[in-house]
Amino acid sequence: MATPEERHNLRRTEAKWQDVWTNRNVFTVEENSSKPKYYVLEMFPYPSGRLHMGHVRNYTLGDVVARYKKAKGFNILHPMGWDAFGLPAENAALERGVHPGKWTRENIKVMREQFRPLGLSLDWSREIASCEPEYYKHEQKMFLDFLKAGLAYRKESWVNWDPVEHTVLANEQVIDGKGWRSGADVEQRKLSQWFLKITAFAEDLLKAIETLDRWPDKVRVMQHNWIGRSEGARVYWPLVNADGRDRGETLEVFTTRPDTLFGASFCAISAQHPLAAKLAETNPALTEFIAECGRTGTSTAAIEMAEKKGFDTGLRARHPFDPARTVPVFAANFVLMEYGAGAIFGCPGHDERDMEFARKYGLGVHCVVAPAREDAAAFCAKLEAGNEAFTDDGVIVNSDFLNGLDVDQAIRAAIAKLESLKLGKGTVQYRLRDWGVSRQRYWGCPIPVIHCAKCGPVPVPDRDLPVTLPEDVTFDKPGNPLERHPTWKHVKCPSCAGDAVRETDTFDTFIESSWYFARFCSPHATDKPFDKAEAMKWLPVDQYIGGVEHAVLHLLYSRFYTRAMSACGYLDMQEPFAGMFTQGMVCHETYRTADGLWVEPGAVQMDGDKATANGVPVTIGRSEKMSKSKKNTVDPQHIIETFGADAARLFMLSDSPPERDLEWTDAGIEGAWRYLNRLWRMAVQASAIPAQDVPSDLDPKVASVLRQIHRTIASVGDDLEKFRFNSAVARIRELTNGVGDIDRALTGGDAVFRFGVGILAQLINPLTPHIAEEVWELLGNTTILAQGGWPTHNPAFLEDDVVTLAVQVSGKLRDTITVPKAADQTACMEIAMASPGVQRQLEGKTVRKVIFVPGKILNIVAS
RNA sequence: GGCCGCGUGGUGGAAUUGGUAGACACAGCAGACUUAAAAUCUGCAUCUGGGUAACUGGAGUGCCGGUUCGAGUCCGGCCGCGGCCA
Repeated sequence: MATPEERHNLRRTEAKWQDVWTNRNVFTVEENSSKPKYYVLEMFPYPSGRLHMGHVRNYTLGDVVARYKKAKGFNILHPMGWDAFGLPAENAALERGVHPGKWTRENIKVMREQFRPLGLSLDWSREIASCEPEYYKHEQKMFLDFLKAGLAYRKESWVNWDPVEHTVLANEQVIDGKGWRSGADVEQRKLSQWFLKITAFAEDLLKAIETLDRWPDKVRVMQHNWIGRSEGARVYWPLVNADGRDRGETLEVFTTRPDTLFGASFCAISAQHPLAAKLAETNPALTEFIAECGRTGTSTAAIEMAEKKGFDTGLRARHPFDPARTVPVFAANFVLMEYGAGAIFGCPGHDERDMEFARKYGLGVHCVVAPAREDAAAFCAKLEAGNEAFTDDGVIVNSDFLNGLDVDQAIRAAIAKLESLKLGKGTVQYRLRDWGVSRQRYWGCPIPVIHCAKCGPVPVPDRDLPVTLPEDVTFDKPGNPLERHPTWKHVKCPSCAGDAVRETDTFDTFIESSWYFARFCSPHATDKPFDKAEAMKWLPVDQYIGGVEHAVLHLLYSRFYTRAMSACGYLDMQEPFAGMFTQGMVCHETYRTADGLWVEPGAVQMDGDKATANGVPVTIGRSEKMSKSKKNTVDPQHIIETFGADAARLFMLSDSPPERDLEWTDAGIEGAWRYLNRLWRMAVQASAIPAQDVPSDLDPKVASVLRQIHRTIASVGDDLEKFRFNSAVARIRELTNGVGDIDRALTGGDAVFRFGVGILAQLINPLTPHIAEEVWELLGNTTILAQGGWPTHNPAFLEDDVVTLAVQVSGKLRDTITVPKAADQTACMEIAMASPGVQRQLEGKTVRKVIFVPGKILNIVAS
């Protein structure tokens, strides 16, 4: 088999154009340009060491946008950088003894080289790496500003602690109560941590989602759910001791259903509630129960999965509307300390979880809401005897002053009464919690604070910034090397000059990615994170592109950070990303041996439908996201060396819509490569035709191709605007077929063929830029496509003067007829009635009705 | 359980507001060129009935029903898959 290299030297062509682009600086921002700006950004990569297909897809999608907008006359900002802090670097240090900084910087170097053959239109003069002090020093300064502005604070909170790795884990990293890597039972620990006050913007972050009309609905819904606004009430329940004496304190609970207060049969507090801790001091059984709860994760999912368990504290709570009535107070594993007040009241009749709990612990079920159309007494008898809670809307019953109201009215009435009794108040509650940013890790941005026994936490003075990471650290033991470094943390207090210690926690790496898009606007600023005027000029990012896995965290943090930076004067805006696009994953079939070992695609041999690897039979599994663990990865570098970047790009763009998962196939990339060769052969033919204007006198067949050219210019532009890249490719291939089929002996054939090939080069330029330049040059052009220029279509050519009309008889297609565009119903009927297919169907029938949609359809209804 | 999205040939997918379902490809089959292969070019391709054939009928976009002259598209009810929240 001929290798691709022997046929058409794509590699040499691609390298040639990459050099041209670089030498002419075509991708650097035009300063003082009168063109409108357009900021294209893809989520910056973590320097893991190798580019994978997911990267190639992500950056190709962004590149199409950038090149298309450039062609349309915009001044483009399309930068690249490295999200360079993070745990994998520390793991490498642990496993291989290499310093995280060295490992990271070497990876950046390798990956930067891997980027080059992709031919992306990136402005490398703006490259940043978030692990360098030139970057993170600004982050430290901003944090101190947030601190001053009250947007950052320190507090004790419960966290997931991995006792083997000696670090805090995020809820997502706790699986079935165990650390995701160590497998150790995760403990709930109370630690002092730094928080960013994202909840201060909860309402605004929620409301502004509506303005993000160029974001996927899916992402907007996810953010909406994550913020989780609910209206309800705080209710204060006076507490009574087991002996019946008032304790002189109240228990605050949060509820979204104050209308069901008369149905209360218990209160439940979180195992982490201060009251639980206090009672446990004299109650060993309760202490044990709290410890048991601490062994489950704090994530909502973990709690929902776990069995509902409670412990009767012996205390009772006095009903706010009926002081004669008291209910037991339980400590329970399903109540979240972080949500609401860390305590709830239970209404088993109208909440499924409360019902489950009540049945388990023998608590009463009181029906207080009944469906409007049913007999309340009968309904309630059934409800109170059964195990099913009634959670729909209805009419309030058995509830004193609330009786007869609907749920919404009753909620308002109950809140009014609570407020008049001073036993509660209406409130809005969010699911969103403040962002805990402390991590017990080395490879992150140091938190610029010094802890002094006398003065407390003291910000590092500006003159001492940045606080840089020490290089001489050891990874021979688990835990945070900063903490056990002999000298680094020991400093004098900036306030009293006494002995003090540095904060040894570093920032969550999501902080670096929360403002990098602004840094790209003036990446070399030394005395400030970025120039405000430049940032205001370029931001918001016009088109942001990345994986849907960041739909909540990164995108929400960035929206918050933009607001926080604005609050501190760095910016004057709210939303960082005007347009957002979430791309699908790159997938590939998986292969395993009978022993369950994964086999890489390269080792698999196909014989008919039987697959083997080194003689061992393997089963073909379903297509899954490319991952190292399943060995179903395809190395982009190898693909690009074999077929070239253009073929790889074209395949990725044509095979699936960009938001959907892409199935990588070898056959697909070969098909793309064959197409590029065909286009190139057509260009060689076209280049032999002398340059000329398209004459007005054309053979009708040639004229029809000319119309197709104009239609395609219009539709490809439209498709590219709307991220329908697969459709754009289909239109371009159709046009290639059309132009390729021109009979050049016909009048005007040569001229339209040559013209068509030139248009194809321009249209395909954003998708496969190297071959586009090559074709353009072959045609004798001295300009380069990367510098701009998009063909314009002539609307006069968009439509033919004849149209194909579908002829239906009683709604079924029987024939198609070609008629002049302006033909009226009578004329069309005349032609249609002459059609044998139509006549056959109308035989013995009477025409009852005729539906005529000009240019589209003629429907003859007959019976 | 709630909300949202999706379900189209052997495969990826088209069909923008209800108006010729399957564009454009991939894989496949047949043929041309070639000593041969590769490459390239041409043709065939949803299923199914009748016909040597040109052709001609029927069914068909997860399932059942509805609205309409006309439904992949709209409405109601199911089934399945995915996501988010519980």
